Formats: sequence, C-alpha cells, structure tokens
Amino acid sequence: MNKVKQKRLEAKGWRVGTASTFLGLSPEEASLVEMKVNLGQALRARREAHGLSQLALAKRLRSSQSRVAKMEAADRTVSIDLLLRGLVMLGARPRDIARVLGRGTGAAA
Amino acid sequence: MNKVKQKRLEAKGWRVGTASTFLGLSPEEASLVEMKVNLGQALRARREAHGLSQLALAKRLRSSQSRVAKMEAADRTVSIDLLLRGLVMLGARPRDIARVLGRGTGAAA
DNA sequence: CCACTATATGTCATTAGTGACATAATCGCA
DNA sequence: TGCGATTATGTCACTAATGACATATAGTGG
Repeated sequence: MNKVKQKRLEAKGWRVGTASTFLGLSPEEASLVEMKVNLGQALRARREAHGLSQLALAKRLRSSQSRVAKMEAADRTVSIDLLLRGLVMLGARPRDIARVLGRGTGAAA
Repeated sequence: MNKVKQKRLEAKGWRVGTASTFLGLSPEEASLVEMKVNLGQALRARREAHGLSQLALAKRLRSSQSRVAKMEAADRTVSIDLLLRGLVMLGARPRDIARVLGRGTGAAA
C-alpha cells in the first residue's frame, strides 16, 4: 500500500496503516474500501486532467463541491455508485474503470 | 449486446433492445446500466458455482432472497455497492470484479 | 394431483446516501 | 500582509436503497 493512499485512509479514520491495524476490518470490507479509495483517486486524476475544479465537476454532476471532495477522499458517506457516476461523467468507460479497480494494493498478494 | 442480457434488461423495463430504443438513456446511463447488468450476471454465476440458493446467499449477506433476486436482475432499486458486497462475499477479488466490468457489450466499440 | 424448493415481483418501514449550506483550511499571487 | 479561488469537514432535511414480508411463478418428485 502506498503512502498517499494510507494517509488518506487514516485521515478519514479508516484505521488502516500501522501494522496492528486492519483489526476489526474484515478482508471483504478491506477489499471494498480499497476499491473505493482507488476510485476516489481516479476521479481526482480525471477531474484534474480535465482542468476542472471540484465545484465545476459538482455542477456537471448536479451535486455540490463538498460531496465531490468527499468522493475523492473516499468518505464513508459516499457510495461506489456515486463514484462511478462521477467517473463516467468524466468520460471513463467500463474498461477504464476496470483498470482502476484492478490496481492492487497488495492486500492478498 | 447478447440475447440474454437484452432479455434481462427488457424484462425489467430498461427499454434497451430494439433499435429505436436507448432513447432517453444517455451514454453515461447506458454505461452504468451495462456495468450493473454485468455485475448481476457475475453474481449469479458465482452463487451457482458455489452451489448456493438465493436464500442461502441472502443469509450470508444478512439480506433477503428477494433482494438477491433483484441484484441478479440488476433491478433499479439495487445499488452497485450491494452487488459488489455480494461478489466480494463470494470470494471475488477486485481484479475479478475488474474483469467483469470490462466485459464489453460493444457500447463504444 | 399435491408438496416442496427455488426464483421472481410488489410493497413498505427503516436506514443509509445525497445535495446543500456553513465554515475552515490551504494555496498562490499581488 | 490580505484577497480570491480551491479544497476540506461538519451538519441536516430530503431522497433513495435496503431488508423483510407476502405472494406469484416455475420446476421436481412423489
């Protein structure tokens, strides 16, 4: 797991980083969180590649800046559905999304 | 788009199949529906591979038989989050899910 | 035919996700 | 330094998703 991702998780209280953690987080839950974080990062990357602010993207999504921020941060209150909608709105096709999901953090490996 | 998938979509009123349709369904929405249908099919395949009934899977998911049926049918009322939870619960890893999402129906191609 | 099992479909109360807003950091840039 | 733009975080009313239940529709074996 890379530094950036870990920091992001810890910041949101996912309790991921330091060795003893992952306690209380089943492998299944970990998989889902991992996917969500990857999608959040991909969303940010795409948004920036499009030269859009969070506010600008929010308008396209008929959402709000704060929610976009939470999407990129993989906040507990954002669904994967919403992340996918955001990515698709930024031109991501299913195969692009597939590539993002596949990005291993080395969980099982 | 293959026959089975199309039948499934039409049955649920997604109005997909016959040439003139896809009207009122934006490319973005189509992408999302397509992914959802693929996930539903994958869920059924995995469940059957595990020799589980919908009811048995429902118990593992702490859900109900009816909801599992709706998941596999890609019902409008089921979220992609729920589908992913189901798949992960059946042992699918992110890379497995990625493969499912990537299955093109020829939308953009 | 009936009994049993599995799946499909509709409805509804409870819960979780959402958009919107306020506010606080953060980051140039003059 | 302050100012404008961008991003982060907390809260809340409203909406959509969920589990549960009832019921319907196959299919299977007596």
